[in-house]
Parts: sequence; structure tokens; C-alpha cells
Amino acid sequence: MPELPDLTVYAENLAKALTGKKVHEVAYHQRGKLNVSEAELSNAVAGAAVTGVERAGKQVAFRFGNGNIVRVHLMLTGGFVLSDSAKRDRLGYLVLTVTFEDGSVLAVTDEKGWASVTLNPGTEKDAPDALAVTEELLEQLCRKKPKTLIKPLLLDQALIGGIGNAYADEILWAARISPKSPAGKLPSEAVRALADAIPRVLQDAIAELRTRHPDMVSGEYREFLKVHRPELKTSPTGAKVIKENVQSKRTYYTEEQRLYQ
Amino acid sequence: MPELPDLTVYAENLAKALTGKKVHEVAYHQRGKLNVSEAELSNAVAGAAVTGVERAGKQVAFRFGNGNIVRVHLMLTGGFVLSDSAKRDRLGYLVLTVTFEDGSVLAVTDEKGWASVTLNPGTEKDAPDALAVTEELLEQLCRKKPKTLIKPLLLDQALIGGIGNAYADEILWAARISPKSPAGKLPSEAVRALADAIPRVLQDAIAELRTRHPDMVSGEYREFLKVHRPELKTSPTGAKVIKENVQSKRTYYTEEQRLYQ
DNA sequence: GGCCCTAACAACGA
DNA sequence: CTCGTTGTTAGGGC
Repeated sequence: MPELPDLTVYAENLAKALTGKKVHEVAYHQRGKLNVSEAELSNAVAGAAVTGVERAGKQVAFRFGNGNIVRVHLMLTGGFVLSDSAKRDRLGYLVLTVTFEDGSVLAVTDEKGWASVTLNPGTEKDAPDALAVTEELLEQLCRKKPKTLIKPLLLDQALIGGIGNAYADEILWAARISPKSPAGKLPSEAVRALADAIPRVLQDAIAELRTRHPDMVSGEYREFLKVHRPELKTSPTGAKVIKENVQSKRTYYTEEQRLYQ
Repeated sequence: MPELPDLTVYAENLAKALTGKKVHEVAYHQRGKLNVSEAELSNAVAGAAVTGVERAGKQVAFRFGNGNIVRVHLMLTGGFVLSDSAKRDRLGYLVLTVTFEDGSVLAVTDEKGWASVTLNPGTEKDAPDALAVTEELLEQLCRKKPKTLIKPLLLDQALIGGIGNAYADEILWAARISPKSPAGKLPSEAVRALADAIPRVLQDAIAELRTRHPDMVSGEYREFLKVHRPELKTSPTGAKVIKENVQSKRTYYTEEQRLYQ
């Protein structure tokens, strides 16, 4: 549920809270997915200090002083909780808990148990991040996947990292492009507008979240979205918001968005 | 274009014309597909006598005295020509020519160059032949592919060998089953009717062709088809023939055919 | 009208 | 609302 802007602010706040702390112990609670054994994970990070926390696509990466990296993907319903040892047993739906030497605790929770934890992921296969999208990259992707609809293309994590269902709609509205346009049919002006909208919409949302929810490390806040909101009847410019499934994904858009085909 | 009944009669006539003849030489004309080198093919059949010619699915198999088998798939536009050395250079669109010691020539021609020639194909992967379909087999296939529409199922050469687009329509009309029925929805009466219709419709067509075109080794003759004919307005029983694409295949059917779903 | 390969899509489970 | 995997389908090339 959290998307790139939320995850970016989570990472900032987790970095602030955890950088410099040394890991006392790690516990994996048999929920979610883990790419190594609990013992391996423990060996890798116990005793190490957190040196940074960053977003990577839709994941949050924890960097440790000994070079190890742990990435967490929250999937649909996961979240982070900052707590302390005294309250550790009351967090519920635990996927992972990291206890630091000062007694503080970082927990990954997920009621569905789908959140994934990855020790030292191969970084080579990471797609370009959405915040770094350029017109050239986008042009190239549209040429390579001419028949894919533009919304599914934006959502494909193998092509661009970080865009989820809600912000895909926001971005396409900002660029005034219909989600149902085949990527190959976008003229270069549209590609330029889209390349422009992607980092802009996301950065704007990040700024909103920093102001509105300065300490967030979980949850989603979408009260400022312009079209992807169930209760909205019209866009900021007064066009009726159409609610429709595009390739099995709930999609909000308006007639202001041009369908190229 | 030729389908099972045509190919069956081709094989009979080719057997009559060629059985006992010894191959003098084989020439492959760089069109079509060949699974071995021209030299290998030549080594395999030069000097050998034809011992039989049979249809195998949509292919025609030439059997030689030394145990080798050559299968020809005519695809959309291929054909056989029986000729003699004197005329060999005027056949056009040549895929393969086989010259016999008596001077006669068998040519495989194909204007599109898609016809394929296979030396000693693995026979283990051949699906049951359409003429040998039983109610049990068909029941089994419908259970295994419940969501596949019955017409595409009949056309799948990995399941049943030999049925092409035109005769699939003829068979389904004979069984009074809509081509758009999912295979899994056919009740056992319908499966029985279909299992019955498959060999019957094909055998009837073979009989027609033997009478009408006793020497055919190429070309297609469909003047006796009951629904799959562009010029027909109604079926023999007076129902309007509907022309429609089913799974990208031109399909002719009538309202007499029940849609199970 | 034939077949094969690939890309796009849908459905299901975790 | 996410990401796999699997099976089906549509399209282009030969």
C-alpha cells in the first residue's frame, strides 16, 4: 500500500532513528519471505551498526557497517514499527524484529505475512529508479514495449523502480495521458510530458508527506492525491473522475487525459 | 490448405504412383524447412526404393526400403507434383525434387516456401490420429482442457492429429455443437456425438474425394462441404450460416449448433 | 489456411 | 494494493 513517496519518508525517518545503533539481535517470526536462514541473517547483522537507510524501488534498504544490506518489501499490508524491548511482545503480526543494544526495537509487521526480507540482494538487476527517469529512458522503454499500455508499463518494476498503482494514476493525470494509451503510440511531446511528470509528481508528494507526517514510518497518506481517491467526483480542474479497471488494476482518470492510439 | 481427407487421398495416389521405384537423386531447393542437411537427406534415400506412402496427421510420410522415413508438411500453400525429368525445370516454387531411376519425378512445391521436410521424425510424440478418435479419448481431452473452446481443442495438433480449420467446422456442425463451447462444459452426450462425428465426417469426405478426384496429389476440393464455404447462405437443413472469427480463425457455423456453457 | 515463438493478459496463491 | 507463477490468447514471421 505505501508507495514511493511514503517509502522515501519512511527511509528518512528510519535513518534518523537508527543510524549509529548497534544490532543486539535479530528475530525472524516465520511469516513473510526470507531469502536466507534466520541464522545467516543473524550472523550477518548481529553486532553491526546501522550506517544508513534508503529507499530502493519499493523496498527499504538497511545498510550496516560490515557491508551487509537488508532489504524489506512491505507488499500490500506491511509496515515498520519503532518501539522498545518492553513492548516487543505486543506488536502483533510480526515478520521481523531487530533489537538494538540500547533496547530500542525495529519491527516489520504484516497482517498478511507477505512482506519480504532479503539479505544482500543482487543489485545489478535493479531497474532505474522512478525519481531518476529521463526522457531518453522513457523513449527507449516505449520503443521496446510498443504494445504495452502506458499504465502497466509504468507499473512494471523490471522497467522502472518504485511506481505503484496510485501514483501511476497521479502521474498520468499530471501528464494528461490516458492510462490506456499503448506506449508505442505516444508522440515525443507526450513522452517528454510524462518523463517530466514522473519525478515531479513523486517529489511533490514527498514534500507533502514530510510536512504533513514528519515522523511516519508506516501507513499511507493520500489525502492530497488529485485523482486516485475513491471519494473524489472531479479532478482539480473540474473533469469527472472515471473509475475503471485497466488490466485488472483499479484506475482513476479523466477525459482530460488524451488517448493516443 | 489441404486437410486430412485431401492428404489421405494424396497419400493413396502417391503410393500407387511411387511404390517400388528406386530413388536416383534428391535435390533440396533452399526453400521450406529441412531438419537435416541436404547431404544427409540424400545419403538416407538415394538408392532406396519407396515401400509406402501414408498420411500422418497433416503430413505425408514416404517410407523407404532401408528403413528411412521422410515426412512432408505442405503448410498453407504447398503441393505435390508428379512429373518427369524432362519437365523438372518448369515446376516453379520448388522445395524438394526426388528423381527416380525410371526418370519420373516427385516434386514438393510451395509458393510461400513454408512447407517442411523431415527425415526420420521422432514418432513418439505423435498425437492420436483424428480417424482413430474415441469417445474415451475425447472425454479425457475435454477434462484436461476444460476452458479451451472446443474448436481450438480440435485444431490442436498436440492433442489430435489431422483436423484443420475447415473440417473442424464441418465436424462441429455435424455434431450440432457450437465452436464456442468450452470443452469442459460438454455433457457426455455431446462428447459422444462429437467423437462420432469426427471419423464419420472425415471418412465421408475421403470417399467423396476418391470418387470426384481419383488421381489428386495436390489442390483442395471443398465443393461438398456443408457449412465451411464462403458462398453458402444456409446449411443443408436451412439454417443461416454465421461467419465469425473464433480465436482468430475464420469460422462458419449455425444456430443449430448448441452452445454449452 | 499452418505452426512456432514471443509478448501481453488473466487468475491464483502467498 | 504486490509480486510470483502458470496457463491462455493474440500477433507476426516463416
